[in-house]
Amino acid sequence: MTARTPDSARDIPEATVARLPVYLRALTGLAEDGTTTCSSEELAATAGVNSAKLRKDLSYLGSYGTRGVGYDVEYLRYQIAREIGVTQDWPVVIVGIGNLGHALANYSGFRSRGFRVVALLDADPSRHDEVVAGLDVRSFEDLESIVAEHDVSIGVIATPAVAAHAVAERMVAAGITSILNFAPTVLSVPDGVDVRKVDLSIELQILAYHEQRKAVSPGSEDVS
Amino acid sequence: MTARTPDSARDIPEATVARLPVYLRALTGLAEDGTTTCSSEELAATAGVNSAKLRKDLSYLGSYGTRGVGYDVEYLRYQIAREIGVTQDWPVVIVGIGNLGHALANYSGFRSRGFRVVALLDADPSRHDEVVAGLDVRSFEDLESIVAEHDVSIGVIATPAVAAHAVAERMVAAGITSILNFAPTVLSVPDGVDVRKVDLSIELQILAYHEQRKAVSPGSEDVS
DNA sequence: CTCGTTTTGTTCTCCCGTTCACAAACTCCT
DNA sequence: AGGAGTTTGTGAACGGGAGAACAAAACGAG
Repeated sequence: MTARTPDSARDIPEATVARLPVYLRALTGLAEDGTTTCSSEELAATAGVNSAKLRKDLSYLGSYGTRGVGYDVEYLRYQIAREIGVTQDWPVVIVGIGNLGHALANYSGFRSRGFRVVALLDADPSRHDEVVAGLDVRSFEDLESIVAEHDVSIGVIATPAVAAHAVAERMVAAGITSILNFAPTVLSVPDGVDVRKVDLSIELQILAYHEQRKAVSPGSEDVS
Repeated sequence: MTARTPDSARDIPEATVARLPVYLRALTGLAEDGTTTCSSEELAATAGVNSAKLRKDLSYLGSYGTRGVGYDVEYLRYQIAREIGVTQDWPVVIVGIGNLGHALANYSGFRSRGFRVVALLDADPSRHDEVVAGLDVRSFEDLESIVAEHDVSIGVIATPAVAAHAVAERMVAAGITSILNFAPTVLSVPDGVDVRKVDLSIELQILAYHEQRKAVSPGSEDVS
């Protein structure tokens, strides 16, 4: 079943992919502190995971450590960055410049990690004279030309829920193949398009569930 | 091993807990459309999951459906809301009123789902004269008194990374037992305190990884 | 050169979650 | 009343990830 792509077919488990950015950040922190070498134990502690899990995760990328010594911080950092793809620059479009869109446009963590916001779009004409984070807010009608011009493949949806699906469809039609969706809606997209969803109120509801259980049966919390 | 809490010990799997809010939202949507009854197939399609998984998830709560008929939308909605705990009101404190804090304070999805923002705190005195979403931005020094006054158990951290850990420790000391962390930092907290992390740039990096793989070997995307 | 120490990379086992498949149960029609 | 058609709830197989444990490899001391 896995014999479609014979070489370079390192199919890294999804759970590992989700942790690689965490390791990347931990390594950046170590590098800034002047650390040049670290053991899996140290790095795992910094990243907040088990050291065995960390070593297994890294082993999917290759053998970048030295037994008896550890990992070279800068070297490993580059290898992970290359594997994720953040050594190159990813142009990003943000649609929906409300409160959340503002925050995302101004978020410095994107730029510093290889993501460049190339355009801010909003369907509301009254927002089009605004300048946010040094960029003009432009009409949603400009989506296609912007995507074509900057070769954008990643789009961020920060619109109200009702608008999200129409925005997603038009993004896909324009050639975008990865969507980060902040609207509380289920998006159905064609195969080949990836969607990740961030839902703020769902996170709070999960916390509320556990909080409620703490109140009912205190002490049965730290079992797992 | 499971015989610690004899009754009411419905230990709902974590994966199921994370989906219950999704079902809740789907049911609310159906109810607004005037639907009074739905099958697991319909609800699953609305929520974007497999129908067998939906039925198994719901079975952890009890038998709230009718064979041959389906589920009563309003009844099931109430049961899930009660299980999660969103039938009651949860007071919430937000610390760090920058761009993201603004967006969170104004987010209407919290209020409509049983969460009430009772205070906005920031360490920067120059922000203390601001009014955001109808609330005064107050000093972080007021944390303890606010938590005590409103019986707050949920805190949201929207500060820069460097401040996050100190904020978390003080929250825990003040009596908060659930934290939603937007800062890109690993928080270590005592047992009994739940932390959920939302990291915007990590989500984008995961998308970038898949995007990069699409470019290298197109077609090996829709395997899984 | 050899031996002991350290740390990685990997194997093995266990557990959680997903999915299939089917029996139980309910409704509707004749 | 009885049978056909639906839909839930659940038992069982399956796959993937987490963690423990260990062998392989590198370094340093004597």
